[in-house]
Amino acid sequence: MLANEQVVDGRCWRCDTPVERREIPQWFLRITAYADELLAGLDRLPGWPERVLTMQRNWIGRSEGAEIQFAVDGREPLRVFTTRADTLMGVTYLAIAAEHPLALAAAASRPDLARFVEESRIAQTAEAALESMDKRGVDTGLCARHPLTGEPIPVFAANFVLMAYGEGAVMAVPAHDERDHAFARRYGLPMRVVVVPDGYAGTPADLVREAAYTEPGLLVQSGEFDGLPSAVARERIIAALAARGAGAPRTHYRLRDWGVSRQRYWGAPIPIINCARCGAVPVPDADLPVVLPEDVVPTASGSPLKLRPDFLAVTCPCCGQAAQRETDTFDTFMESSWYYARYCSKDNQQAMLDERAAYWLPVDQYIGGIEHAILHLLYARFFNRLLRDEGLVAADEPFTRLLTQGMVLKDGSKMSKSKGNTVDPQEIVSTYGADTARLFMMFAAPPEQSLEWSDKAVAGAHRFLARLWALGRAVGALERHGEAQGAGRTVRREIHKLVDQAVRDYERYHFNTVIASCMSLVNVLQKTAEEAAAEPSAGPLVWEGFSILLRLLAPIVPHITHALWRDLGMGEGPIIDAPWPAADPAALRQDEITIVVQVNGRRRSEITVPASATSADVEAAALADAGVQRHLDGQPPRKVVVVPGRLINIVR
RNA sequence: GCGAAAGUGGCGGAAUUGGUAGACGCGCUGGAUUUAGGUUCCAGUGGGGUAACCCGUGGGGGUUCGAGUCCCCCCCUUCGCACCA
Repeated sequence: MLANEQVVDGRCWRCDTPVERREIPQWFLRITAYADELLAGLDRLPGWPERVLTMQRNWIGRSEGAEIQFAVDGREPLRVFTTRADTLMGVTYLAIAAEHPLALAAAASRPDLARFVEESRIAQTAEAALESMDKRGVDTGLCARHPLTGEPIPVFAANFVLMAYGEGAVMAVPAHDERDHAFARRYGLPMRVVVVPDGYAGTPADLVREAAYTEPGLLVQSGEFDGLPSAVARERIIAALAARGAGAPRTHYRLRDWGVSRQRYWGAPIPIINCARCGAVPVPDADLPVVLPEDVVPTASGSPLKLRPDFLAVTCPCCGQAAQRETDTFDTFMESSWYYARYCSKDNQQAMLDERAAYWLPVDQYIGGIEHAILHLLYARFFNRLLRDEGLVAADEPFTRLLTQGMVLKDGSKMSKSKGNTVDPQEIVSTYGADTARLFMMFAAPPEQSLEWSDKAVAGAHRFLARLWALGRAVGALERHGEAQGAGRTVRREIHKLVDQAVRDYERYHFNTVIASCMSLVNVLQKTAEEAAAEPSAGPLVWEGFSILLRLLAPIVPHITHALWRDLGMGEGPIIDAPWPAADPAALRQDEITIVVQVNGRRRSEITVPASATSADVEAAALADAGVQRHLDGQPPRKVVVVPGRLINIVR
C-alpha cells in the first residue's frame, strides 16, 4: 500500500516493485454536500488573502450544465455531464473509463480492450500525471445512440477518463474541445462542426482543421437549432432532452468527496464495526474513543491491525453476534480539521467541545503556510460546518483572518531537516538574545513572503538594538519637560510622519517596513539628541519621539523596550499596558509642500509652494522654473497635468 | 497539463490609489578613532557619462501626459493538484 508520492515511474520508491491499482472499500466524508456553502462562504471571508479564495473557488469548481443519457445497444445507458450542451449535435464518440463496468464487460470479448484495461491498472491517477500524459484509447465495440437523432455513436475506453470522476464517461465533441480534437485526430475519428463564430464565411471543416473551435458562437448543422447562439441553444437542447427523458440541467462540482481511509496503523481508528448481518455499524458512544493497541509489530504490507485478533474481534452492537472492527484509520487531515476548536476545551474528558469553544471561536487570526491553501483549509472549513450542524460551535467559518506565511530559505532552498540546512534559533538567542532573533525575522521580509536567512543581517539587527539602547541612555540625560519650538516643528513633523507610516504598516501586517520606519526614527532622534546640547528645547521632542518609538517596537522586541521604558520612567506602568501610539495630526500639517515637476513625464525639477496653492499657482510656479524653461525650449506647453499635492507634468 | 503566486541594485527588500524607482538594512569603498584586529562614528554606493544628460523593475509588444504597478504574448522560480501532511 503506497501513497502517490511513494510511486516513482510506476514502481515503489524503495524496492522498485511494480505498482498496480486495486479497488478497495473505503470511507469518505461527503464534503460535496457542502460544496455550495463552502463556495458561497468564500465571499464572506474578507480577512483571507484573495489568492487563497481564488484557489478554493477553482478547486470547488462549480459548473452549470446538463446531464445527458446515451442509450447503449444491449446495455445500460451511459450518463455524461457537459457544460457544452450546445455542441450535442457535434458528438462523434463517447469516452469511458477503463474501469467502467461497460468497458470491463466488453473486454471479455475483445483482447485489445482487455489489454488496455490491464495496462490502465498500472497507470498513475494523480491529476498532474493524468493531464500531461499521452491521451490514448481503444474502441469498445459498443454502440451508443445519439439521444436526439438516434444515430449510432462509437464508445471508446480512454485513459484520460477516470471512474472516480463524475460518471466515468464523457461525450466527445472533437470540433469544439481541444482534448477531443487531439484524440479524434490520433484515431481518425470524424469531426462535426456545429458552432461557428458570428459572421463566419468559410466552410465548417476549415474552422477546425488545425485546432478545435472552443468559443461560443452560432449553431450550424444542428437541425432545428441552427442559427441559435450557444447560450440559447444550450437551454433549448436541454429542454429537448428533458422532453424525451434523456437529460436534465445539472450543477457539477470539481470537488470530490473526501477519502478519509488510510490502511495504516498510525492514525485515529475509524470507529466502525463491520457486521456480516447488520453491515457497517458505528461504535456506540460509550465505547469511544477506539484506542490503538500499542504493541503492534510492523508488517511488510498492509495494516498490522489486521493481524490483531484482540483489536479485530468485537460483538456487533446491533445484533450481538461476532463482528470485526474496522482497521482503516483516519487521514491525519481529520485531526487538523478541528484541533483549533479542541484547544478551547482541551481538558474536557466527557465531550469533544464545550461552551468554551462557542465562546472563543472563530479563531481571530490563523497562520499557516501557503501549501495549505486548499486541502487543509477547505477540510477545516467543512469540518467546522459539521461541528456547527451538530451544535458544537456557533460560527460558520473557523478562521476569520488568515495569514499565509512564507518558508524560511537558506542559500536559496527551503530550510528543512532533511536537507540539513536548518538554523537553530536558540543559537541566536544565546548569542544575541531573543529580541535580535525576533527583529531579524520580522525585518527580513513581509510574513507572507519566503524569508532568506542571513547571518550578517542577524548581526545588523543586533547592531540596531545596540544603537537603540545607547539612544535610550542619551535620552535619559536630556531635559524632559517643556515644548518644542523653532526648528523643532520640522523635526516633529518628520517624527510623526514616520509614526503615521509605522502604525499604518502594522495594520497591513508589513512588519518589515514598520521596522524600517523605526530605524529612521532612531536616526532622526539620534541626530536631534546630539543637537539638543546646543538647543535644550529639543529635549522634550526627543523624549516624545522615544516614547512613541519604544511603544512601536514593543511587539517586536518586547524585552529591550520593556527595560528602557521602565528605566526611563516613561509611564505609570509597564510598556505592555501603555496606550498604542498615534501620529498627531497637528504635527503632520505642512505650510509648504514640495511638488515634483516633470516635462514629458521625466522628472526635471521640483518646486516648493504653499500648501494652499491652487493648480494654477503650481502651474505658474513650474513654468517659471529654470529647469523647466530649459526643457521647454521657448515653446508653449501643449498640455499640463497637475496631481494635487504631488506633481505636475508639462507636455510639450 | 491545470489552478495560484512571484521575478526590482552585489544581497534581503521598499514604493497605500497609475504619479520622484531603489526607503530601511546587509555588503562594499574611502575617511576618523584605535598599538593592531574588532567595535563605534562620518561620507559614498543602480549602470554609463567630465557634464548636460542617457539607460534601467525577467523578455517582447500595447494603453496613458505618466507604467515596477493596467492589458496581451513569452521565459523562469515557488506552491497546490485530492494517499506527503
